[in-house]
Amino acid sequence: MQGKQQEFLIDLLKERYEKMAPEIKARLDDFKQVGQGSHEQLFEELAFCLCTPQSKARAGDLAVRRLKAKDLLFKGTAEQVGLVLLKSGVRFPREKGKRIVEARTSFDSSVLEGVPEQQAREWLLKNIKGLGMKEASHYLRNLGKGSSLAILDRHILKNLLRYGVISQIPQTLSNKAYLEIEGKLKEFSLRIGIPLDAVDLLFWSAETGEVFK
DNA sequence: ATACAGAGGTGTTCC
DNA sequence: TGGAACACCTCTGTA
Repeated sequence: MQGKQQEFLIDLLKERYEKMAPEIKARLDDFKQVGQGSHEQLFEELAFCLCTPQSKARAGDLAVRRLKAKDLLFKGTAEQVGLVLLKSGVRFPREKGKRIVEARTSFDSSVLEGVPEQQAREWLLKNIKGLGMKEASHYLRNLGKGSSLAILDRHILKNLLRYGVISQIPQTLSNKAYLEIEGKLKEFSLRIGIPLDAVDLLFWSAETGEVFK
């Protein structure tokens, strides 16, 4: 997977972006709308992101909708929340139930207003148990604040390998390695003329056939 | 049928 | 100090 073949792949990617740009832009606009929401709405999105590690995004989404419907998102005990996660197909439901309940007190949505994205990510890392680099970036992107952040999950890493952005997928992704690869992805994004947050959706849609979150 | 990889990983504990 | 190993803990798709 070198040279000309990679150039060819990149051309295909650009083509696909041309076609999907309206859909992708609409989705990114949706994210920005979410980011303008109330503290409760921002917390709801946070709960989704606390659900997703090692789980399907659909399961996390389902779980949060059920929590809201049962009025447990802000009132349920860790056990009650965990049970809903379990029944929704979220992995590590008990642990994540605890994290969601804990985040009710640790999460301060006002902190995220008007600060640089990197700084917002640092705050989340430090203050929200359950968010690492990947999920903190994911969360901010879902609030429309991820234009300079990479969401380095296994699918994106696989794609970065395919397009020659990285030469191998690291076994474990330390924060240092994360920042390094994020830098390479930014260069790539600049080089091919597709915004970082759009690249993520583009890769993700190629994997799953849809633009979700 | 039974096994096994994959699911948008993260925190803690050791050394 | 940074890293590797392990705990968390369940369902689904595939062969």
